Amino acid sequence: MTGARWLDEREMAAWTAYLTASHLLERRVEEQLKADAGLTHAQYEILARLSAAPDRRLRMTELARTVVVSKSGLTYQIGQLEKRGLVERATCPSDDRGVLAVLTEQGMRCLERTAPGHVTVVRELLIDLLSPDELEIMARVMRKVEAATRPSARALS
Amino acid sequence: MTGARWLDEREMAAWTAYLTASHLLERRVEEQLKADAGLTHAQYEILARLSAAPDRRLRMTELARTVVVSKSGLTYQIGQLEKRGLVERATCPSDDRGVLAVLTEQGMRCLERTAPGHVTVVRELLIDLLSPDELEIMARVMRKVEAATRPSARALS
DNA sequence: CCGAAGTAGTTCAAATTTGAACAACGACCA
DNA sequence: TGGTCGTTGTTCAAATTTGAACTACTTCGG
Repeated sequence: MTGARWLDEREMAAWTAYLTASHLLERRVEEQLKADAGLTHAQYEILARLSAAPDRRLRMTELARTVVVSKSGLTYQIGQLEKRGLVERATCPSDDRGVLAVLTEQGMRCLERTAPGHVTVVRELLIDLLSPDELEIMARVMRKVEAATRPSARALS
Repeated sequence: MTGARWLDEREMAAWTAYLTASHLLERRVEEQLKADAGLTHAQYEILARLSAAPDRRLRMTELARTVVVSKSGLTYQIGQLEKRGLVERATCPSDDRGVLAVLTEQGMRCLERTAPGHVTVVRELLIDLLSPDELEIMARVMRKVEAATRPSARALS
């Protein structure tokens, strides 16, 4: 247990900067979405992912995986979005256990109305702060993290 | 509202990679801390920040700011840590309104016991994945984000 | 075709998080 | 000194999130 290599100064600084920045960024995005559209960031992400999916629909499990939320968490959020008419549930043709979350027309309009303000914040607080190189490297880094943290990676160590 | 510049392919890829990776990473860290020490990541951060502070104590507001959590959220978590004897509240000598969160000896031991496993995960899932250059650039990027997202930055735009 | 094992989604209780409202105190100016 | 404004921390209700338990369905070997 004591054999863990400690973080040196640069590493510690990078980690704490990451923690602070990611929390602050999440806070701001959440703030903007709630103020402008009454949406949670999670809810916005659900709408956005659905809008990009074929037929604007995805299986619950697949959606939960892409948005990185628990199954029960997604059930709850889809329920909320359904109440507001932004999403519908449909039966899955190929699997009777399955449920498809479908973006409604109203949900699509809500997304189109909300996206510009959201993108503006993401630009101001992240994207536009970075040079092309920095952007590319950050993307590379995050892809590495994703590969290392995906549940499938756990079994392979 | 429609004047928002959209994200191009690289930008969008970077943003989604960031979202996915940060959520997965947070999940894993949370998982490890809960399993090994029964601590939330927020709780661990509180202990860690206190341990690095002079006299192992910080004002509630200051602590909330560094951990990036709401005031009420910190009140709750300090309550939880107090129940477990890891933290104590002390009156602030210079300001009767103030409350000092103080890391106890037991809290310090808990942190020392927990830190190695935590650091190991942070290394495996982030730090050790990066070259020195990548680490430096990520730190720089995150410092930029912090500067842009800190509440004080809002007034200056 | 049958049954075991696995998968999909929901329900449920518990924990956490937040903002608004509030009470107590400090700072500052007339 | 008195009053006003800002700050500090807590309380409270509401919303969200998670894992475990559960039901229903699919898969696959025999």
